[in-house]
Amino acid sequence: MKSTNSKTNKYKHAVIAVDTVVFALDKNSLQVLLIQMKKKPYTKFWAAPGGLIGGAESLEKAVVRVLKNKTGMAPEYFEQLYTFGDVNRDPFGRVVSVAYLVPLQNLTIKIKTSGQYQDIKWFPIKKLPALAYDHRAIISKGLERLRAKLEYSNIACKMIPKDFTLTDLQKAYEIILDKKLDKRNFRKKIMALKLVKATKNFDTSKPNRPAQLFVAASSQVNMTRVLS
Amino acid sequence: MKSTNSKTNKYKHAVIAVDTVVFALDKNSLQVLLIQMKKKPYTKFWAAPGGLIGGAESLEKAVVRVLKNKTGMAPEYFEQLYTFGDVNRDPFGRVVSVAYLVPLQNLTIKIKTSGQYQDIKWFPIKKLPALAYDHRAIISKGLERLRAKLEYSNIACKMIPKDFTLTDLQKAYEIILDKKLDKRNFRKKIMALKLVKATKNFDTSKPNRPAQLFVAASSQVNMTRVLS
DNA sequence: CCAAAAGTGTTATGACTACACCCATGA
DNA sequence: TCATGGGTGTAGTCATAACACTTTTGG
Repeated sequence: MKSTNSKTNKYKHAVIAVDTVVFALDKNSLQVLLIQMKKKPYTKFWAAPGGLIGGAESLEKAVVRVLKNKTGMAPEYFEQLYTFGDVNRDPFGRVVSVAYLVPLQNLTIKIKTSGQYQDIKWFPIKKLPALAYDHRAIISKGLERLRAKLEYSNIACKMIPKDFTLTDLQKAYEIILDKKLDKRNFRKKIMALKLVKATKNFDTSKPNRPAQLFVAASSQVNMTRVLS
Repeated sequence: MKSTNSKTNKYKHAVIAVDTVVFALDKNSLQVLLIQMKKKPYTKFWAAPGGLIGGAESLEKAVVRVLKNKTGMAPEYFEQLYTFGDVNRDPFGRVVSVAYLVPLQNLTIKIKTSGQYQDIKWFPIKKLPALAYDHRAIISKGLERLRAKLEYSNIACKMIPKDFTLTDLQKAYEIILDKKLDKRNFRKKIMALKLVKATKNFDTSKPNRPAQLFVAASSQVNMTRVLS
């Protein structure tokens, strides 16, 4: 979302917005948070949550504010993705948008429908609706980044409960990467990278052998990659 | 460099700039292009070349324009690095700056000293002068990206002559990474990644066995990395 | 004792490291 | 023929991929 007020003059000053690619995991799919627009020419089109930055507001603060407004929640982690600055990306005026990747831990956020929007909803990444602006490219960039960071960071831990079984973690990887992984190799790799650490607790909620619970090794989404 | 005109009001509208981290290779060192500022409080401080974007100008166009103005040359390749948006990063006003990484092929560019600046000069990355704004962080991010991309792209080919010997290429890697590499392993890796292709020509300019000349396998700085 | 998911080890293959000598040329 | 840099192969180590059975629990 950009240029929320239509007073923005085309080509006078470029204004700055943030857009958020908010991901969360469903049982079987990766979901993206989208809002439905009211204004022409994007009536009924969907867009990533976003908004113009305030004059005394950092980009990060703007991301927090936008997410608070739209979802009522403060994300634990987010990172900058890319900046989109094509001249005609927004028909309402010249808007440069800094996109952020926001992995969320659950889908049960309280969603606020403001006057500006028709609706706000989760969509499976594989079945996106018609998207406004260049938001398909933005979401695509978000997915690419998220997938890449699975390989060498604990970013997936931001999308599942704080303590989790290795099977939970593997499922998260499988859903995001959209492919099956080998259980033994997955565990070896996760352990070798030291992305998680074991707790003394077990998940006894299921009628089978209890699984050991793990937590992220660091609260940071750390780069385990070594540039040798 | 941001907010070149001092009429920018603090906290009224954020304005958008691009800054360029321009790298080139000297015989033995990696060099960064910097301009010396005149305005307080950064008198005599140095900064990465940059400028505000025009209202009808894309970010990429702005990069090209800035480089043309400052160096007289159009870079063959550049890529977006990161966007810096802290509220107080620029004492002249609220400026959000999109930083770009620009690898250049040689140091012999024609340099224009405009009225706004004291001087424009190459500095070895290891001996940077006092830098204005948050430009130390920007340059540091540029170096990090450049080094990372050596591992899986042909970005180094943008910093040496179009055809080059494998020894030339290895030297570029060694200077940028600031470490010695093994000749045989280097060649094996470059060949395995198919970053370059052989020509039929040899460098006969030296009084020893002629070295075969290579060119970049692609004019794109392609990601050879496979996300398996 | 059965169903269900947890947990675990080995082998083969490909990548990376370390390392030393012969080759082709011009002077 | 000498000085200079060009060019090449092998052995050891480590990461990755493929693959199946035993364990623990609740019902």
